[in-house]
Amino acid sequence: MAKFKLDEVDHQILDMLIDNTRIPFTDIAKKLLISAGTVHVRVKKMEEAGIIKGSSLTLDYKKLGYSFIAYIGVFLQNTSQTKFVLERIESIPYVTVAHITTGKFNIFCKIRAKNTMHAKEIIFKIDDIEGVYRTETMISLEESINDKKRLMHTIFNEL
Amino acid sequence: MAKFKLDEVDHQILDMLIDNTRIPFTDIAKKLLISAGTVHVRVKKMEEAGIIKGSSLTLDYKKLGYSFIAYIGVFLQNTSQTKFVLERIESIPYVTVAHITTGKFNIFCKIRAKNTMHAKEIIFKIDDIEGVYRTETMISLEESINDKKRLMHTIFNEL
DNA sequence: GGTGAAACTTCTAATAA
DNA sequence: TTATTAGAAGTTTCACC
Repeated sequence: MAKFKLDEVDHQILDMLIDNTRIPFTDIAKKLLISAGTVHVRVKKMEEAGIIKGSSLTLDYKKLGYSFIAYIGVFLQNTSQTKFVLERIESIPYVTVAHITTGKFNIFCKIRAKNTMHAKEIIFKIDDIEGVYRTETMISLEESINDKKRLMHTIFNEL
Repeated sequence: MAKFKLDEVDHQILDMLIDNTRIPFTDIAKKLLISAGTVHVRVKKMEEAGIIKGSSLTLDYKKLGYSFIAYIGVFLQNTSQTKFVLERIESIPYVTVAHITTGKFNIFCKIRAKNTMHAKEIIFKIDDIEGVYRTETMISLEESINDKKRLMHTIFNEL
């Protein structure tokens, strides 16, 4: 995948949008001493180039009753079943990410559940998929999410 | 953490905002046959209640030259060092999430890197942290992220 | 590329129901 | 709680640098 050229102004715009997507373009323009029209054009270009894939709300899942996070490593009977099993795992709504991995596991996924009981159900569902040999669960006792901004700054300082 | 009461209108609003945070409130209002003022009030309430924690851009990290994802399981010499090591791991900008976990590993994290070489550097950095006994790496060959919308719908259907 | 202004759209808070 | 309203604010386009 090719890199896309972003200049300092683009960086600054992304920097302001990344943790508040609804910040007015006029505010961005004021801070960067450019016109709102320019901000608009820049954002549009980054969207068209696919750098900005979209925007999303950050919800508090704990407040919605979902405070349980676990990672499940999946061992397959046979690697030829990878695609098949992956599709079935993806179809479970409580699975937030799934990966095909090298190393110990064939497939690796993250789940978000209400509680231990609920997690058990989800894990059993994965265990029951045809081709799954066994699974290994790691329960998250504490999650710390790194600011996207920091990675972004690091990336920009390298480009 | 307590659950927060959301009614059907709140659900619909979140549903429209979750994959496009910049959709005009007037559009939401039209679709839900309510006024834009009501949308405004509802969103504000959900923000105040902390259900909506914020909004963020979804960037294409591949296009920014970061196409390597791996999970690192960390074994500690002693669990009393957990906090100390976790803090050091979090301070690495390429670490996107870190967890304290039950099961095989003491700490578990996800990294985003440019390539294999770069990942090696990051892993060595983790290995070098005082208190880390050894690490185990799982390289992601393919990542599939589940739509937030689907989990949200599932949650709402239960409430 | 960028700007500034015009035309249009949306936001937001106060008021009323 | 919700709707209406109206002025303030933001977005988007475009002729011109």
